[in-house]
Amino acid sequence: MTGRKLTIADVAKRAGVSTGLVSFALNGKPGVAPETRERILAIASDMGWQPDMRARALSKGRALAYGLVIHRDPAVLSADSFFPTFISGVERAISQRGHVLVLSVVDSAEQEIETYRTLTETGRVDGVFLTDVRRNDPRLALMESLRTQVVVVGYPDTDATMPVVSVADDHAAQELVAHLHALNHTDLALVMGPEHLLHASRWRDLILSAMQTRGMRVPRIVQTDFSAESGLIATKELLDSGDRPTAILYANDQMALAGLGYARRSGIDVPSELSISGWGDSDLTRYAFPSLTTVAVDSAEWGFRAATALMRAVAGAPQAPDVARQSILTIRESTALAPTAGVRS
Amino acid sequence: MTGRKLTIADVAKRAGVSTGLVSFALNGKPGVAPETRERILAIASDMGWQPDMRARALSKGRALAYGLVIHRDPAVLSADSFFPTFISGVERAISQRGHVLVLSVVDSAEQEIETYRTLTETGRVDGVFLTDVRRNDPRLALMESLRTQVVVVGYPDTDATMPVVSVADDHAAQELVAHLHALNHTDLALVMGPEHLLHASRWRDLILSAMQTRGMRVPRIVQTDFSAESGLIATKELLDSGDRPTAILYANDQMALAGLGYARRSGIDVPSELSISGWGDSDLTRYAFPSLTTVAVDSAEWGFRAATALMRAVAGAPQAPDVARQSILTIRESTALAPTAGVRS
DNA sequence: CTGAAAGCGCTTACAG
DNA sequence: CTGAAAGCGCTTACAG
Repeated sequence: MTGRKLTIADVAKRAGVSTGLVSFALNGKPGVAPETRERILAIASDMGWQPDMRARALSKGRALAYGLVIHRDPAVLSADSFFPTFISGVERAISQRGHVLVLSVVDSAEQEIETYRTLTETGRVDGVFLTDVRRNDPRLALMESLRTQVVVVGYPDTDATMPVVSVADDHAAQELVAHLHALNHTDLALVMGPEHLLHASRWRDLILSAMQTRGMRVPRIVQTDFSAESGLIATKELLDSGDRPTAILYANDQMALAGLGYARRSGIDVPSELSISGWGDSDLTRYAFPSLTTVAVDSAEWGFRAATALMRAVAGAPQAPDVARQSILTIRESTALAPTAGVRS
Repeated sequence: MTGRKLTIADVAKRAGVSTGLVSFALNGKPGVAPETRERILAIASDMGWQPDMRARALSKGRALAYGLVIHRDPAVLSADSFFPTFISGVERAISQRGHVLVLSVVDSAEQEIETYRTLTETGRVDGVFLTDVRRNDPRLALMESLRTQVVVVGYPDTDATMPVVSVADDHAAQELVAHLHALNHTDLALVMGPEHLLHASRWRDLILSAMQTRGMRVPRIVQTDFSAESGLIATKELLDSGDRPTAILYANDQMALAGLGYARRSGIDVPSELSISGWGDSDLTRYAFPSLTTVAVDSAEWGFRAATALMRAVAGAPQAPDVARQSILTIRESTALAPTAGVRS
């Protein structure tokens, strides 16, 4: 409407003060007479002035933005429930400070590294989220050398000096195993994510140790890439074998959903002949038939905490590792009493 | 490693030229001797110089970034397959120019407006994507007054002066209806999205007109908010009524999946007693049992084209409306011959 | 073809 | 408590 964009100089002129003073008033810096500050603020808002974040970013040497790079195949991403939920939590944390999320989707590890590098070296972001941390993750060293702030989302394998925000999942793993144990399941199978992802191997280890505690037989374990397709393949392998497990624990919901589909297709009744559990935050688990027993992860809160930690780190505050709310076992229809040995075979 | 960040001045000094010339060389502007340009480029890359995008943004008066604001409940978003796929397409288009996507997730219409406004008024983005366009959408007027570039993703109801990128879905609607018609379905029900969303009512209209063409009986129509939960409720309403339809067409995959779950739970066999179809891009439709007949929308390509149009608009190029690839009917197991009237009821 | 300088809109020491 | 000025790292007319 008005023509050109309003600047701090316009506000200053109208208030009869210097631009520096306007800046001080706007940013709540000390050394501005209270009534002068009020007046400046009133004028600025009256004129509808908004800061130019490009200018602010340049003079502060800060982007006031954070980067998230997602390394996923588009098809797999379409069924992924973690990132959308995680992002909504991130958003809630950063938007209240007027900061912003820069999102990038890449489909190769090289591009991923390149994107992290570019985003930080060109000053696009002040810090990044590191998800899907791998064994000896090259990104950790990269970020260190780039001197960028990062928050590790999950469980890194090194005593990283960087802030770490994880989610408490040990309790849920115990509960899930206890649940199946109480239902007389002795022959479990685990469908885990790729071994090189730390949260994938951690998941397996949590389940294994919970089983060991109860003296349960060592389960069969199949590795996947977390996609529904690979979950299907793993399920085939397990169910088409001569002696199939009585329960399959999947490391995420989309694989569990695919597995459920295959079981039913094979004429195996869930849960009377086979129990199935998922893990994650997908809304769809509740609408499947049978509805899926799963472990509900509060990814939104995780995102909120991760973003908060990252902002603190950028501000130079020391960071103690933070842990998001305990994931909770949600028992639904897909798990039930194990079929008795006689009936099977 | 090296200490402070390299600037264009460092490159200029090393090359023995002015910073202006370095800038010209870097940006491929005319008026730099070819060999000087080569030398400057070599030195810059040799030193590992990267542009500071904050500075570039300020001096160009461009953010070199685009905004996408998603208005969704986090739980619903967890099962949404459109945005992740769409975003991957957007990314592919903008990243090759070093541009970036600013993503925002909000959960109210007021916040949505506020976010669009802030993003553009503070110079965070050069343009925005407008998805989920509504009847008399207030965002259209807002963007107009803000003088921001926008690309409308879908079908606006006004002869907007802004670029529009839609997806060709008419053919698929015809095919879907023809498919069911050929299977002797005469009693259809539509589970559509919220009426005030233009693509939701457009979807209904496409289906209706395809049915009309074939002289089919007017279907029952239930409105939802596109969530799996609302899809479930709609399904209950349809299936628990005395006289249920022989086929239900859902406006998106997540509702279809929820509907499929409910049908099976009610002991209704799909597809022998009830046919079901989805619409969208969810990978999960292929792993359900029965697998879902759906219309595959290439959201990634749609995102690519939308981003391309937006960048062109920002660059000042005139825009003809663009249309993404035809969506295609994917026939799977959930649709089959209609039960004969005698067998039913 | 090249240089010197102003400018983008903020922030932040430095004086007073 | 307030002002005048330099600076952030680029880009871009303007001269020559």
